[in-house]
Amino acid sequence: MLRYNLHNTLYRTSMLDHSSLEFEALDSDSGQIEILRQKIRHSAAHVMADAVMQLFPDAKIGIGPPTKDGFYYDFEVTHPFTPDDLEKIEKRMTEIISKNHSFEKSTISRNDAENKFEQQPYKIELIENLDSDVPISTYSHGTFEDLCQGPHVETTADICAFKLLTVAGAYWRGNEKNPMLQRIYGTAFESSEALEEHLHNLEEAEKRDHRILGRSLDLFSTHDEIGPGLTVWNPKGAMLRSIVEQYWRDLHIQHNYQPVYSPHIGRSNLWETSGHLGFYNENMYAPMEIDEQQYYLKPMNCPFHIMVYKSSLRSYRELPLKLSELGTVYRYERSGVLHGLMRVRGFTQDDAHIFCMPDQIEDEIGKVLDLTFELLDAFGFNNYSIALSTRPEKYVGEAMMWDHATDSLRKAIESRGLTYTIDEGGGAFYGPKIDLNIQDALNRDWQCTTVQFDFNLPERFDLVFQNDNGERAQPYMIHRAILGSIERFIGILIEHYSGAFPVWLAPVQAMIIPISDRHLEYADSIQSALSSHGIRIEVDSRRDRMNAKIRDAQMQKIPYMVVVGDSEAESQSVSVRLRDGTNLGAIPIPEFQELVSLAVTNKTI
RNA sequence: GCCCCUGUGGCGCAAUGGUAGCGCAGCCGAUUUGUAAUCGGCAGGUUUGGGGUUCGAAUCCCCACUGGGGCUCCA
Repeated sequence: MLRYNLHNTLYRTSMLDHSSLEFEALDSDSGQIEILRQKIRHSAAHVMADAVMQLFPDAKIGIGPPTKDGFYYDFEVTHPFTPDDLEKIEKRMTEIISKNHSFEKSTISRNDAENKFEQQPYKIELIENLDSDVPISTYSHGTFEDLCQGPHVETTADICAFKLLTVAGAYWRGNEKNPMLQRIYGTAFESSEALEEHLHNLEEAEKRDHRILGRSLDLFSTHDEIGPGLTVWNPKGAMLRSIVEQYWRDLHIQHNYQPVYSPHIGRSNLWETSGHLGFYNENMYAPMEIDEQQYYLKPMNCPFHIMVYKSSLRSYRELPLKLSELGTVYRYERSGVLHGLMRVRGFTQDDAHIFCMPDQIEDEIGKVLDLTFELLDAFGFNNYSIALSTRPEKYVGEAMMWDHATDSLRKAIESRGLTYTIDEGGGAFYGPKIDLNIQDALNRDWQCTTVQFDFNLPERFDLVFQNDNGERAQPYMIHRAILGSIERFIGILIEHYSGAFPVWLAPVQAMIIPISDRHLEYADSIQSALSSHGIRIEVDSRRDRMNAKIRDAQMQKIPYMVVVGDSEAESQSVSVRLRDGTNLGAIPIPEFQELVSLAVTNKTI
């Protein structure tokens, strides 16, 4: 693995004075510091390219921009970089930085640029693609000059703290038809403290990785025998999942959705009618033949829900008809993109389809948003960003319907006082949509919720309802998923809570720890008493010391550790320790039961 | 799919061409303990699979598969 061990590598930081660096950013707002970091990182990328060219003079250089958390630069080299190479490059960069070269900008003609970069085919390609009215500029430091529009820091010494992180393949301009270059990722900051903090955060994120916690908390597992991208849920994870799903079902019924169920395969003609065989073929698995008929594993639930709709002639009185299902779908994902629970080949959508009349859409979209916030809030997500995607160039349906639908989406958002961005032309070909991103505890964005109009399927399946004039009309159809994929959502939950789930979600809410064997009977009696109240409580009856049992329960991130010994048995109480280490001392059993029940009801952490 | 890396008992790791080891977990026994690991023993691996090089392969080579980091934040 071409990856540095963050624990064992020294952070390389420049020891030079920073006199030339304007530190106004430090006492200004965070926007200022971001601008400074962009400059530092972009400059670090140049220095890295310089170092690589010194060490590997045959390298062809691609692009080297700053990114959200660092920078990268792409190179074409005959031999891919090794971790040793990264160290050498880092060392050379430190040398370059210590020379305190200043970054000099020059504006040059297209001709000069082409001459200057004649050894660099990727730069030539970039120059050729520049608009003729754009002035061409380069930045140089020392002997290295790069095609660049800047901006940069003043001198290399301003790159106060940097570190190279990983090397990876990356297609030139991201297109897999182009050659694959070697990309080196690094990061840089305005101070070594900030760099160390960033590296520390990376380590923390690694500890929260749902794939690691999934194993150590015994939540789910994957197996060669089953296949990549296919997960099995172990009992603890299945418990967590079923709690999530049960809450989802209850809430949907409260919100007037009707649960439905549908099979996992359907005949080819269903998918021909829906159009999936045409436009979604790449993500569908090969058909299986049953009695000389072709059947496909479902990549989506909508055709089945449409069949439920069509199972009788619908009256306008039935609308809006809201059909919901935790529907498991199978989609082909390229092997390289699979990732834990986040990207899999078989997953369960928290799907629903709303069939309604045109004058109901605004209200219905609003209700979807309200339900979304209620649901996500329960799981501890209350930072959102919303994007509205409008009509693309290629679309089906009538422009008027698009406008009406887009307008209803906008009004639903605005009437709730929410801010949003507009992705002009970013809608699917079949309808406009709202996407919602949640932010987790590490401020990472996850797109879960999507609400999409569909002007395609009602037409293809000839959906109708009888209106109040006895005429047949076509309903509007809305697809929506709030959690997105249950698998992925639980992956996000694991990372958000770092495995320490709130009491209502914890697979095991309390572990009874008898101090010695003679307390087992009392422990069992508490267990059955509290289980009968719906508390998920177990007894650690192993012949281990109390300390070992506490440690295990801590590691399993169980919310309550219930220690029982002579004095507790005597007073019909329990000694409660929380997983944050707090010792609540002895409390009567009914009081403990109340404590847990309250935490469950209030969904407190 | 593509590039690079990786694969050793359930899990985490060691052994770099010469007899596969350690820790955790598991099982057995002793201990009966007051808020983050009690002690001792036992068992567990044809080193992901297949092929090759070699007197000899976990180790080198080839193929396949798993897992990991990435693959338009654009000069």
